[in-house]
Amino acid sequence: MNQKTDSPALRLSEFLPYRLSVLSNSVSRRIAERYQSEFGLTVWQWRVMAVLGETPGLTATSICERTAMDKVAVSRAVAGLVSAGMILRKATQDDGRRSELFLSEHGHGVYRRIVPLARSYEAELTVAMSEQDLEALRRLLDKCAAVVSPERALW
Amino acid sequence: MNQKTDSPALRLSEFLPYRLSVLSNSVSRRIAERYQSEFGLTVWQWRVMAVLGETPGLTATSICERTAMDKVAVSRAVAGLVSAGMILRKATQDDGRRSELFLSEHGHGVYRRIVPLARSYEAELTVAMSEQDLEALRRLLDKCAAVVSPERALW
DNA sequence: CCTATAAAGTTTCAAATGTAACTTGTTTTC
DNA sequence: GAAAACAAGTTACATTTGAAACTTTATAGG
Repeated sequence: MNQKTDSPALRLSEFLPYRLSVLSNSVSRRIAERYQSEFGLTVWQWRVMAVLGETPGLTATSICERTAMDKVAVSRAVAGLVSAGMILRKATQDDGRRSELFLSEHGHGVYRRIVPLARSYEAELTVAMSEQDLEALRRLLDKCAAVVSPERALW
Repeated sequence: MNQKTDSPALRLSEFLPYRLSVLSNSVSRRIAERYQSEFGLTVWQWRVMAVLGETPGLTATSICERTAMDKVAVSRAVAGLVSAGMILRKATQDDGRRSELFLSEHGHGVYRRIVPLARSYEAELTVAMSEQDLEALRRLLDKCAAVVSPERALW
């Protein structure tokens, strides 16, 4: 009873966490190179700009929540963007610790140039998929995400 | 003609590369903690062990190819595993630069304990999916991977 | 053969990242 | 209405990572 029989060897190349990691890293690296060379932005800086483009006036903390970045990463990205003149800080009325963040004129211009680039990269990535496939992929990733970070289930 | 009309704001939370990155990072982090605390292994060390469990006798370079790790990362992981007594180097006959790598007795014991853990983690991650869903997810990830790293298309 | 070139693997050094501690300001509680 | 606890954001430090240089061995060209 209860004799240990070896499980068959694990096929790493079939293992989902491994596949996700390899794919995500290649994708991120490619995008990072592009943003860096064309706009001088890191991926984290771009994420901050992306959420500010969607929702102007967020504070650093709300950027953390929206982007799944930690507060140190946000702080650094924001500092870089401010000194590059891409975003502006506006002290909040009621709370001296926070400030609301906005894309500057220049930042907004860059944002408008990146958005189509990002979309076209996504399109390229999914070029072999039908519209249904893409929907299915989003749904399946959601299911995984719900397990790993249930607090973000609202997405 | 050719008037620039702004594209609608990008919804970061729908953007595939972003979703992949966030998901993959949470998954990797969770797994890393587990491997570290229970076995004292980094994710890269585990990857090396995983491929050696599948295919004993690989050289460092062939491990690079199989795991999508770069040679510095492999070198470091192997060094750590050797000094932890998990793997053994065996100089090749014909080429003094390479050595063939094998799980040691001890390493193999650890491997046998990790494999079921890894499988159960994958099962947990996909708990909300049917068998068809899981197949579909693998297929869709393959399609993305084919764009990003066509050289691995054989997977 | 002997030189030039290339490949396997390691080491070194700079940059990126994460953790913890810190600073400043706000809320709570007694 | 002070003291304690807490929250926002930054700084400092240790660790991780990646790129390039290096060492050793093998192969190719003449």
